[in-house]
Amino acid sequence: MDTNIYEQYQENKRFVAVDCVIFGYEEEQLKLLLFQRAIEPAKGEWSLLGGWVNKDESTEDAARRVLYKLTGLKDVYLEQVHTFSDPNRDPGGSVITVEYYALIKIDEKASNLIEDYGANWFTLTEMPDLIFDHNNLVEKALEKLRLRSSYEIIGRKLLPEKFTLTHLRNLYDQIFQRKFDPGNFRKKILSLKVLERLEEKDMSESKKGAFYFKFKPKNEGEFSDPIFKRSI
Amino acid sequence: MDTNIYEQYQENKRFVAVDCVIFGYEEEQLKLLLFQRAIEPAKGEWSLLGGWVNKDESTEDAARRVLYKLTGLKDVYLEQVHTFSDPNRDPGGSVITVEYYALIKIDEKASNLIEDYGANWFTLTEMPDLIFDHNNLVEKALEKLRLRSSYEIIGRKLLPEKFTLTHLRNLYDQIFQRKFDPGNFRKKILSLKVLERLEEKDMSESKKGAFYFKFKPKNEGEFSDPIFKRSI
DNA sequence: AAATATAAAAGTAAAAATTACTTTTAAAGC
DNA sequence: GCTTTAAAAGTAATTTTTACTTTTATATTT
Repeated sequence: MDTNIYEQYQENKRFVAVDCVIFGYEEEQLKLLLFQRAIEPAKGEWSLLGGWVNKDESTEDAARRVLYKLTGLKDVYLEQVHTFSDPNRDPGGSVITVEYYALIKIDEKASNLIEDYGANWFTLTEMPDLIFDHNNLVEKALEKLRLRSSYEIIGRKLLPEKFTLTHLRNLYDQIFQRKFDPGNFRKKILSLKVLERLEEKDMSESKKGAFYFKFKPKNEGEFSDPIFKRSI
Repeated sequence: MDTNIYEQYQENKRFVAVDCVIFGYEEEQLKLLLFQRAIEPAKGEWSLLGGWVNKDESTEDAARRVLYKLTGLKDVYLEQVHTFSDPNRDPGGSVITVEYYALIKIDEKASNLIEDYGANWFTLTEMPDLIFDHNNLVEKALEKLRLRSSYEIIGRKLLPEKFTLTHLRNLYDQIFQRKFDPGNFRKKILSLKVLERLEEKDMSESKKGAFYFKFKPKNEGEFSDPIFKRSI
């Protein structure tokens, strides 16, 4: 049945898992979705969403499968972060894990399923301590997210259809954990010409109101220059 | 003997390999070391240096082990690039591979062993077609090398102890496959203050001669700002 | 209805970095 | 001493960044 001509190396086969750092944006806050681990060891403690990589399945497919099962979401934006393989990283046994981060819009119908699994959204500053090396994985995912955010406007995957420049700036404030200057941020973002201004205004945050923007369709204004020169 | 509490998931275990893109710099050329594959399938064809990740071994240790075996080099600079896991990427069977790139100084004693293994150094433009997805792996490694080279002066790992600014610029020309302006390159590099000028000159390339430089010891002038704003 | 308050949006000017060049320099070799 | 070479230094225009100030549109208060 199995046409694998490497079967002679059988005894070297390894456990391979995926772990997902799931970022979402809600109430002006960048959050990540954490789960209470379902199996021993460390059952019940907070961890990233993880799962085994099945036979004849790519790691990305595995990540999508677990994500779908736990959140019901398809077509999630995924980026591979790093592979961790220290034989002692998991006290339960030697497991190689391939890390991804996912960006999802929290307003989507994700929430129902999520709660069934004892999962919860946490801000970066309020998240609990995680099992194994998962704190490191979060740190690494954040680095990668920051890198990507400095080369393209990441909001497309995290913000709702229409948003104000203040929303977008606030997202960047969260990602980089610093305050961007409102005027300069606006100037920089608009100069990239990837946003389109709508006629509608958001009147909830100021008396003047702030215009809503939306992303132009992809490619129609793509760019690859760094957004913030010194941001990394 | 085995304390692995995941043994019940046994049937999911996977073949895991490492592949190394080995960069070296010789005769003003950025080169990479390719091997003629020793096992079926595709035996004898050109490929990256690869090997199985053994039981209870990290992927980085595996990469170092294979590198040492084939080149005799220890303390090689390694950076993880990406993990490839398409079940069909290797016609011999479903193998997950974790990719690293290595930077080595070709002048080191590496060469003797290398030849025994039917290996050869190739420039980027003259390299043969590689097996499986290895051409993609090379492309990915180059991207990562470029990214890193734009955040730190990469030459420390590739150039000899002492080198001229022309040598360094030439290395960057190779890495980015473009011509940097000599004057501007010099200005930029020197402004970073990571190099120390020696009194000795290299008289082989010009009548005036070019001062040799060496890297200052690490940390004493470290930086993390991009070297070239538009280089990525 | 006018005054006030607010954040959005626009504007400004200095500083820093980049870019595309030109000029000067040190030494080799005729 | 003259010529040649690439190294090294210099220059000036342009672009980008940074740290601000001013103006604007609208809801709320007086």
